[in-house]
Amino acid sequence: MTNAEIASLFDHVADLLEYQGGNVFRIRAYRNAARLVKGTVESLATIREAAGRSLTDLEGIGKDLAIKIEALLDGGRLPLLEQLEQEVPQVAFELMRVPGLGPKKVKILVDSLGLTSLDDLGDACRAGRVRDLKGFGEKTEAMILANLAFAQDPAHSRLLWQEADVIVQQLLAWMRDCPAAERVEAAGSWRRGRETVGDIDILAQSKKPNEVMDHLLAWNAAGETLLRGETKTSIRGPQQIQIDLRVVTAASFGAAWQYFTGSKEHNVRVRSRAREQGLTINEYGVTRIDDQAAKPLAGRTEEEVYQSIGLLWIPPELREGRGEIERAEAGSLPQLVTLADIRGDLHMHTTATDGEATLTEMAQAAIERGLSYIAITDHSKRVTMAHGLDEKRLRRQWRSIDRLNESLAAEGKSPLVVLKGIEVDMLEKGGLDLPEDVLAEADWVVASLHYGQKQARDRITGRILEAIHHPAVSCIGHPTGRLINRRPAYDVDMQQVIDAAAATGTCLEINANPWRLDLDDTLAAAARQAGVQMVISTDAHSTEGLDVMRCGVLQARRAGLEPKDVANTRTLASLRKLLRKKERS
DNA sequence: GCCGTTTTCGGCCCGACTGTTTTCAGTCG
Repeated sequence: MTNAEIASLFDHVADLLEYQGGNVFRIRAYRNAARLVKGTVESLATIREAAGRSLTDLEGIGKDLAIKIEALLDGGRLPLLEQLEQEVPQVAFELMRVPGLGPKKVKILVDSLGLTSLDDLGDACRAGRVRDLKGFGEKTEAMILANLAFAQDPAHSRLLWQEADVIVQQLLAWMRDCPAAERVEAAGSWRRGRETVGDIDILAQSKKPNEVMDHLLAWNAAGETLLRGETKTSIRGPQQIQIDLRVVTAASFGAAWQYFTGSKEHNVRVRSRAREQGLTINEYGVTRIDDQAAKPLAGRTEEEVYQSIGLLWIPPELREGRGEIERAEAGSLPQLVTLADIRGDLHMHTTATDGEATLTEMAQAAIERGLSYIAITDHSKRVTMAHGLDEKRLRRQWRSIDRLNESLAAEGKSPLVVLKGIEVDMLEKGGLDLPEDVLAEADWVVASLHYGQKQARDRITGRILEAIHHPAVSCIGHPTGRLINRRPAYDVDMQQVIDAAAATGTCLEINANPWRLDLDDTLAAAARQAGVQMVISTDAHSTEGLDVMRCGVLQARRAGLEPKDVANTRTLASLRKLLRKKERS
């Protein structure tokens, strides 16, 4: 049983316990364990069997959960889960997807009305049978009816970070125009750079909260108002995404930004730590537990808030409750890679295969973006849909690149060098799509897997390992193949891939395409730990495609990567040195 | 269910908003 499967079972246990109104801390323990296990690349079976190690070494796994994990690894069964599934009807989970309905209300609905589907719930509301239940009323009944359609519409899944970013930028521009707003910033998962964003959180500093909240309602993209209070307003925005606005004063801005940025798990840990030190933190500031009437000790800036509990300021991308607090305490937070550190882009396509721009246009676009080098990596012939390159066409493209480099150098004004590359396919039956002597002539070879994605774990893993050991392969492209919200990863043993990449000096890609972001943050963090050099690449199919580099950088930052972990922060000379080392290995 | 440089028992982050309530529970983030 894989880590992902175990995590999913623990999450399900938490769901079921939640419905039953179980102990909230027990539920949290299962959720924590699920998160932890999902974020662990090394398989739990390996950890369990390794000499001198134990599952309880993992923070959040105690004696009881260790025993449950062992039972799952041995027999694949979890008696607690089977028992809970007997006790909780399936419909309860559908009902809990309705905004405003939590476990308590759902339990009352199911127990007293005998519902079996979301449609049943709609019927009951329309028949006026819901308003008389204890704790319900006419307004709740109307709310359920209004939200029912929302729960049944699959269209509002989380937006990709880049889609959300478009909305965030428009919203910030609008809100910053409000005369009553002294400062406006975005928070939440957008600020943490998550792959997907479920709602947009905006924080404003003002002495006139009502004027700021009215300004939000006047936005031309504002939809329905979901909630309106003294300091907080929620609306629906473009694409049905929920937008939460909170207004605070300057004295609280840092504390509120910290709180509103999350993650929830990070905040729980920050506030627990404060409590151990006799302090309490809320969105208004830091106060002593024994004297909460006194003026807050901190709150104007985030730095102040972290400092008040003995921590360095933590970059938002790291605020996921994955050890960042311990690192902030020890002063060992990474100096995260930034977009400005990136010198080159080593994966892109042209009109020779499925790109929209020519070689020259891509080079020009790279110059405009301040890059020092790029690699042209069109598809190889196996990718027939993209009219992939055979040996002859590839060599012809390389001659064009030679001429382009000559003219770029002759112009004298551009520091850009174009590398002769290829994205060569790892064939279904093993081996690469071009002969070794051709690949040996390339400056940069990305090996990618596009076909046979459904193959068994050992075959896929074997194909990738073979490519990693090939002397000409510089980098593995989009190593897991997942597409966010669309397609799962191949079944591949990533620990083996990472170990082999580290041993051979082969790079692993963080593909910056917003649908891919592959490696993801946990895999990239594991690769970093193993000493693998990563490459952040756009996989651009157009000139504008080069601009997704920032998405890849965000993912790298979430993984805790520093410039030294990312090969394309190097100068070209240094990158070439790295490649020669691989060939010798 | 986890955890411990005050603790092996008794804690476990904290507050806004809403609706159904005469003082608070549920939901959400």
